[in-house]
Amino acid sequence: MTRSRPGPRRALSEQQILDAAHRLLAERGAEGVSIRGIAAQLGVAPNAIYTYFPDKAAVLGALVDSVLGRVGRECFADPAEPWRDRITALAVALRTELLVDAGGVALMGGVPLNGPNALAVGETLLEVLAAAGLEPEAAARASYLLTTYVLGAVSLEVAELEQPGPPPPEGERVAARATAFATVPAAHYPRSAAVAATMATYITTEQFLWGLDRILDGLAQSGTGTRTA
Amino acid sequence: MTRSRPGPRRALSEQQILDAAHRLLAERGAEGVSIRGIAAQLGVAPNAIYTYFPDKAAVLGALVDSVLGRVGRECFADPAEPWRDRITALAVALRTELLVDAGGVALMGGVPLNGPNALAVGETLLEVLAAAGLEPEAAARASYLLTTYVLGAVSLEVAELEQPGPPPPEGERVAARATAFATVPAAHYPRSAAVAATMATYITTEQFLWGLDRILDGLAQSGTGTRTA
DNA sequence: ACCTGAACACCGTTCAAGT
DNA sequence: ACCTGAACACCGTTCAAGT
Repeated sequence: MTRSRPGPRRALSEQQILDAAHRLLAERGAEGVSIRGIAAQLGVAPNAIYTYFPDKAAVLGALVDSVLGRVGRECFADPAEPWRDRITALAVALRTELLVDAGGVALMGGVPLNGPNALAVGETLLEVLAAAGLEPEAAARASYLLTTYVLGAVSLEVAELEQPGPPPPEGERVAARATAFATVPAAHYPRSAAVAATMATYITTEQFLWGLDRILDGLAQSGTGTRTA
Repeated sequence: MTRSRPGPRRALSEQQILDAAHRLLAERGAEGVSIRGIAAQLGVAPNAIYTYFPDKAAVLGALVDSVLGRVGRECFADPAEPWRDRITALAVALRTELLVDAGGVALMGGVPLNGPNALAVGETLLEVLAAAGLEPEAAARASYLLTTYVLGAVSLEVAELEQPGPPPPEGERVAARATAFATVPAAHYPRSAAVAATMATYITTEQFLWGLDRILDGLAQSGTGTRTA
């Protein structure tokens, strides 16, 4: 990284800054994303970043939105597929992408989801729900409910991880959780302790899909959401 | 705050430290909770805190658990009430308590929910779900699903707030959200823009209860969860 | 307009003391 | 055992310059 000479022409771009931020997120976790760290990666003085973003919150907001942008949108575009399958595919894709950099969700807690990619995901959700036959108000509510579920599920999963970077394979995470719950005092929390064996499936894709199916059942039951399949 | 003389006897307690942390959380938000700030409030050198907690993460973990401990447990203890009402009351109480200090949820993202109060809440959930007639595995999954929902819902609500401290009245939050969505470009996101009017109810208690009802519908439909009422 | 060095007011944490 | 002052390696952000 050769430090560029000072000059009036742009040495950086917003995308370079976001790429550097993403690299820090992947390598050091959410707390490792710093203005000074980004500047160091780009071979630039820390305050140079403020030419492109007003403050750190703006950088984090753009970073969160760029993570959401990694979700491909082709696989949900086929209206011939049953609506439950389309929503499930979208939810799984979102969860997968948010789990890749484990710290990404932690950033979402402090930043409103206003960016173009967040809006695009919401728009896709509304399209599928409308195609499923939901009235506009029910579709809006259902979209918010599904967003809530994905965000909460990933947040809970990430809270269990200790290391930044890509999470370990599902098998290891299940084993770690099982041993953690083995220490729950059965005298005080009998049901939680008894659940320790079953609990192994909690942080898996299977549990995510189980919960999603309950929600979709509830949506299909409540409204006119059973037009397809 | 008179600075106490150095000495071998305990000048502090874990509870005092948590109280000071809670005060900082309420006044300055999640980012305002610092070891140095806590020490300053207690009239003590910053490193004195490390006699009581190994590091900042431990303080935050205990703080999160103490917030969960504020949820009273009497109102869910009556098995004569229908199980849906009991779960709804518990979920509403959790949401209310987590919304009081808006920054509290942001902390939950980085801390595993292992504390005694977190376990007590989980235990209560499992009891009610068992009373509702769910098999142990279904009860465990449903408990995790409900926890996910509450956490995700509060996280999304808090992300919209800008100020730390107690959130403004629901009416103001609805209005703020409505004006924010009025700027969504309808050309690119037609459905999101069209939803702007309906959207007013999103961050309200009503939307929270709507989503919870869908989930409870799904749970009742899937298993044997319709024993009562 | 864009970048620089320097500075300000903060952090978490460690370490060698003092009692 | 518990607290202290001092220090280390960091932060985000601002400001007066330089080109």
